[in-house]
Amino acid sequence: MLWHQTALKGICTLIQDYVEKAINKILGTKEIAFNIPPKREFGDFSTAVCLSQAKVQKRAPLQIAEDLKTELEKVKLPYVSEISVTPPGYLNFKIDHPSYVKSIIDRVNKEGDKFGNTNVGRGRKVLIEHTNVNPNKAMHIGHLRNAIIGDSVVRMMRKLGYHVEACNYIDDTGAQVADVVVAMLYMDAPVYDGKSTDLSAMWAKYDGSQPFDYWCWDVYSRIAQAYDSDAALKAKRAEVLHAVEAQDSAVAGFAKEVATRIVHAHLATVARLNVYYDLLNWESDIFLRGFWRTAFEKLKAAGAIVFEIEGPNKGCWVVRFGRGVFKTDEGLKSEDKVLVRSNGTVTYTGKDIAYQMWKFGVLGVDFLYKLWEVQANGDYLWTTSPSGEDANSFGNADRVINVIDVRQSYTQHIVYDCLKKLGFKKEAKNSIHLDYEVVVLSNSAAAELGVAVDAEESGNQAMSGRKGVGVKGDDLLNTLVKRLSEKVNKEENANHLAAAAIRYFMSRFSTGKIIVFDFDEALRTTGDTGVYCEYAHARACSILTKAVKTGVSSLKAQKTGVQMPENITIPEENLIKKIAELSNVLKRAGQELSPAPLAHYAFELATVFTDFYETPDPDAEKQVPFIKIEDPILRNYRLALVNTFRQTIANCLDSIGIVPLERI
RNA sequence: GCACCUGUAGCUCAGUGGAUUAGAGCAUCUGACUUCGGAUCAGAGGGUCGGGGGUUCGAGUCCCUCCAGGUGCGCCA
Repeated sequence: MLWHQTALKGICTLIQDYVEKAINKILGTKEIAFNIPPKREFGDFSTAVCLSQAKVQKRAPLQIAEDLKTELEKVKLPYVSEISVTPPGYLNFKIDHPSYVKSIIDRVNKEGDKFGNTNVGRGRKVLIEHTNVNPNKAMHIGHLRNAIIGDSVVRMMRKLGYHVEACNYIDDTGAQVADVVVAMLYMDAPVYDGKSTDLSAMWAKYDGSQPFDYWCWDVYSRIAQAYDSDAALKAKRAEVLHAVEAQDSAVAGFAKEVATRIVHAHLATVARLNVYYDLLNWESDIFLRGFWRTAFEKLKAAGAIVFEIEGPNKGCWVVRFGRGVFKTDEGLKSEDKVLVRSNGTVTYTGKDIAYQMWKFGVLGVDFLYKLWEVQANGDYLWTTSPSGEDANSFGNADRVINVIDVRQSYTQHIVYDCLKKLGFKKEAKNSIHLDYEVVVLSNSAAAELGVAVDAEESGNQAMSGRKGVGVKGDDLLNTLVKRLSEKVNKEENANHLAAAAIRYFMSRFSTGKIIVFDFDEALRTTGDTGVYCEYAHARACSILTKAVKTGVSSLKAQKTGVQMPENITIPEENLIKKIAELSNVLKRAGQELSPAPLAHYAFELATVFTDFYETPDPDAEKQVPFIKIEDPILRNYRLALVNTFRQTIANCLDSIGIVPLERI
């Protein structure tokens, strides 16, 4: 998962870069870790490099530290005002605060919405595929987690300088879509005659009283249950699946139309969360363009797959994997992976190998493309299409990140391993499965949805499309919008705020943690939430606006020619140090491929700002509001800090897809 | 059986080998608005970092082992 080799550094990046270089020169060490001393008197940051050097040099760490201090004092280190040594051998640095603070303010103002960005990814293309929801029902909150993680990674990688292509894979020829088609054609009267090309009577079953994806949600769970008691209906399933794969009948056209309508619904749902894509990749186009045939020939030529003439996989093309064939109590079992079934059809994994090759541009076959729509953010969304045209701009990635839940780890591993077997070692290495844990329902959430909960069982319930158990994404958004709309100045802001709350909620958790969804926790608007972060941003905007309106400041004064006061207070210092962290947090989030560090940072930044706002002068008996400060230098400096904070948290929120609101 | 993930306060979670005293939020309790936005802030109580070994100057963090929970290991997708 970790694939930047950038060194992690501590708080005061700018300065530490210089200090690190200076120490490297003196000691000849490679990487130096900085940290924050427990006591403010020790300094602003420190390093324990002398402790680890003690062994190498076979000298007392305290002595090394003293010598290093003497050497460093000969070098002019920018912003460093004092170096000290504390037992057992820490080297502490104090910063010249006024000049440091000014440099950060100037830098944020100069870089604006680019502040925090780096170009570590320059010249490299990353294809990130996420969402990938079966187009046969409404999205639930588990799907939302995928889209939110995926879109956040897209955003942060762009800020790290990568050329990013965001793809959403549409499995329109799979069993799930087929199930809904079977239901619409055969479950309720009128029943399809199996031949007619006019299917309008089937479409008429959907009465439009609720959104189409909601309607399909119920239809899908009904057919899943109906299969158990109706063998005739279940027989239709194989028939429809076959027709859909063949792509040449009225039924196939019907399925494509169902999938298309659902895709529109899904895109509308995620757009509410500020999630957008560059390309929709349709599974039907993978079949139509013959991706598998091409990959199959390459696999055979490379000797990566074998045709079994005996054993449990007799008649199949398989890739040798794991322990191969082995004996168990139940007889012969195989860990080899079947790519072509004995009936000649290709498995999902087989098709996925071909698709993964396309992503790297090593398949030798391409899709046809056309414009799908212009998205709400103004960006073009393209789609693969049988009626499209050639394009050279898609795929051909240096790295591929597939956002898929952790349960698919085994299959993903096989796909990447097959790439290696084909000789695509570099591509295999650059294939990343961004695996995340699932979202389950707490017992109380399940009970609220009317699911029968066994109190004796474990404290949560898995969501299930087949059973119709789950919280729909749009329902969660709607509930939140309703709760928030009483206190916002316009309806649009309630939507943004709800999206912020949900994106923050989903981003707080490490990707490896199961989210046990609980309504109270997800709908909370106080404390550690996206609403708190939005509130801090809106408050900062409000202060700046008011300062301009009351004539005590101008937009220009808040940004340029800021003069420093003689002393920097502790809340001011804490704020500026936190602001300076953004680019490191972005790098770390990029390394971990997770929005979690950025979400936590946004909250910390908002907290530090609130502290600065509440108590800018800790020693004073009474706090004076910034806009009422008499001293023009101090007033303008404080307002400049507010503006610097506003820009920084806006950039941070943007990196996890939260729209910063100027007013709530 | 094999592989992977998780285990930190009553609950939900942070924690990048680094410092006396392991941090937030929620919940509970006590306080604070005539001011720039109270969706806020100040304070209190609450911990065998699952157990045990090891490496290290230093371990919640790395290694081993055990325990508990979860997920994979289809000619499903």
